[in-house]
Amino acid sequence: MLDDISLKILKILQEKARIPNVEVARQVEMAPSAVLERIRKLERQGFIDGYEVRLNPEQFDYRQIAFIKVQTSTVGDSPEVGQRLAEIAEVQEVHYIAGEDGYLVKLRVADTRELATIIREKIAVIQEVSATQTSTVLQTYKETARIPIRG
Amino acid sequence: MLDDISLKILKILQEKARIPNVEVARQVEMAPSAVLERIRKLERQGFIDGYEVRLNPEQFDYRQIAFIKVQTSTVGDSPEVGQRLAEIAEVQEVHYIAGEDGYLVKLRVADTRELATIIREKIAVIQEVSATQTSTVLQTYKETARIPIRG
DNA sequence: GTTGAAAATATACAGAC
DNA sequence: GTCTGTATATTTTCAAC
Repeated sequence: MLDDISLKILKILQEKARIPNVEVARQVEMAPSAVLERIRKLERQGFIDGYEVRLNPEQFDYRQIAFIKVQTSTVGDSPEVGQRLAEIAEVQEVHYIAGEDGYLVKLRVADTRELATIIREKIAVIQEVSATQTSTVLQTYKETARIPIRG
Repeated sequence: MLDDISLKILKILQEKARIPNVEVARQVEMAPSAVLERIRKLERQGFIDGYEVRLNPEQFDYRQIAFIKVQTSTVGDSPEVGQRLAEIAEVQEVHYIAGEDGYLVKLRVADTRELATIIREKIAVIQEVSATQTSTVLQTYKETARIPIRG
């Protein structure tokens, strides 16, 4: 699928996304233009989805992570509920979970007070939502979107 | 804390992290050198944690997300368990959850077969782990590390 | 894939506010 | 301390091979 050079390029970019293209080229010992072409191709082919700046949540007054299990009265996965949950700005993740007729929602807030407000005003108001169960995070040991590149 | 210009710069970078500095400068109508200085300062002050490339998990044969509740026999949060869970390559998140004497682990795997292997060979083998409860994801509606910038 | 030159961008610095 | 403007260095782009 991907050859060793492309895999190496991706590993380098996963270490440090803002590294200049010429530096990547040095590390894989190829001409910068060839490396650039490979990266563009990886973007076109959908191996690379994009580039993100990672802000420090605590600096922006998001000190609390919470996971909320959202139960619905309807059986199965009705797209509307997932989408409505996804629209909430503070929500970072929405997953529909097997065997529980419900969604798992991850969100960030300043504190439990703001958490309560969001549950009350943005989640509980969704028609199909029948119950929520909130777990607050006391400590985070790892939080990354990185995946191990096979090969 | 941060003035409107820095907030605007951060919003621009959150939209598109790989945008050239001169383009950011155009959008905020300032000299590139001033914008660069602000970004460097935001990095130094820890508002910006770093830059990441976002790979498409499915393209790398990670088609299954799972959340695993990991219960421990010891009461409270013993740093060793959290760290050992964090060391597992496929694990993207490890949180210690209030009121459950356990961790919530998010990971990505190819399929349920690989999931079973990791639980058996990498999670269950940790001494303090007394039980695990796995939820598999059927559909994901949102998955981002973005935070709403206040102000 | 490479090279090489032109264009664009990033960086460093001086001076104004 | 932060901005602008300029110079200098580096990188990106692109044509030719």
